[in-house]
Amino acid sequence: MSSKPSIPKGTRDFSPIEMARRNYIFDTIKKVYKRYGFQQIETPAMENLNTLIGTGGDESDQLIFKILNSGDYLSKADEKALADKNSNGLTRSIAEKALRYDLTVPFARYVVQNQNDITFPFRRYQIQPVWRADRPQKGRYREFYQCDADIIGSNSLLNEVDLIKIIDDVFTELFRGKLDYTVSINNRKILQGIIESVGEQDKFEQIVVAIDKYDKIGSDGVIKELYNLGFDEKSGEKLLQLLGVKEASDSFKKLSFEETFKIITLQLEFFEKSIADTINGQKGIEELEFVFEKLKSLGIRTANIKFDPTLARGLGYYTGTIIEVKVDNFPSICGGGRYDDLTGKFGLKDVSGVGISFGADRIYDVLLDNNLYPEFK
RNA sequence: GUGGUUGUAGCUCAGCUGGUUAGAGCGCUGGUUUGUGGUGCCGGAAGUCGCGGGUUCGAAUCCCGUCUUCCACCCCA
Repeated sequence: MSSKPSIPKGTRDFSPIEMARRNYIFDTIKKVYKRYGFQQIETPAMENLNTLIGTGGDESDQLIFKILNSGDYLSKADEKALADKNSNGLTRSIAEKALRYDLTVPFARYVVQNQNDITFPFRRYQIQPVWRADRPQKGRYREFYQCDADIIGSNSLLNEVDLIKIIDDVFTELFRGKLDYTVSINNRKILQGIIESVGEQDKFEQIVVAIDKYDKIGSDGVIKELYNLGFDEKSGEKLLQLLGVKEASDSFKKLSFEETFKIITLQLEFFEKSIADTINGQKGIEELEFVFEKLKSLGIRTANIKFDPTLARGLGYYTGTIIEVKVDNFPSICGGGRYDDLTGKFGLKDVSGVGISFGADRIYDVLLDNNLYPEFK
């Protein structure tokens, strides 16, 4: 009896030619990371389930691949949970390890465990696969590589600037000016300010999720979701009006360097008038002003820079700047942001970090789709 | 995870409500035309119809299961 061999859903084999292309991507990212003074680390594929859960919200907990305990795991299973068909409770008693879901949480764990040997701020990069029990789609896999760069142990916004410069450098090299891409930037504190100014801060998470869909479902869709959350018409309108600032940059397809920053300045001035009375809003505006000002003086090579007040990003741990990179017809190929307290969960307080992550597999697809690979020998 | 969708020659696909030896284009190959391994013409090879069950006299076609693909939701690299 022989059966046809196969591999699990959402995983792939890589042939020699595919490996050549993948390594080309890894190598150029690595080269840029090193140039900016990042050092490489690696962490194990599996972590203790405890260190992984509860950092990215309930939804991402569900996407974690758990590893069954070895031996007679059933004999130690939580019988009550089993009888009650309580999967969550049962899981905790039969799986104590899991495959990593991203590289940031394991990194936070690493930092806490090695804090005595690390000199802060610490710039590390890490290129390894992660696993997610998502349902696969185009550009969405169950095993894929992330290429992370994080700076931890520094509040300086210059780190944000560096990361955006890295994005600019990497895609300038990979796309060679032949493909448009947009780096959207926002700050969670601005979102907080917006929400505070309409007096609905208790629903922060849900509102953020609704706002994040702006590009997809439009302002009508967002307002519908807000009403479902129990918004009255007035605050809904006001919130949309604030988000409307986004249109200022969307209405232009391609902007020159000067125009880009002119519009961003106007957008930020608008927010100064409307949400600067909230502490978070004020702070968020200041932070973004600094970042954009520095970017303007340092210059941009090929990136289209955009301030997008509707950019939210789901990952629960972001607290400040958030960044996302898109090209047409693909899901985001790079994302990141600042997190003020990722290490707190592991007992190390008051350590702030920022990071970005390139999605190598999506970049692979983008390059292939657009015929952007150089000749390989 | 929820709801859909896809899987037929090397590639892109057709095959209506089940019925005789499963088709087309491209590619491959043999012959021929021609100054040419290019063009035109004639011929040929090649398919467990994703996999496993079931219904039926009979299934690529209907039913169930399963895997896979892609899409929407969700989420994100």
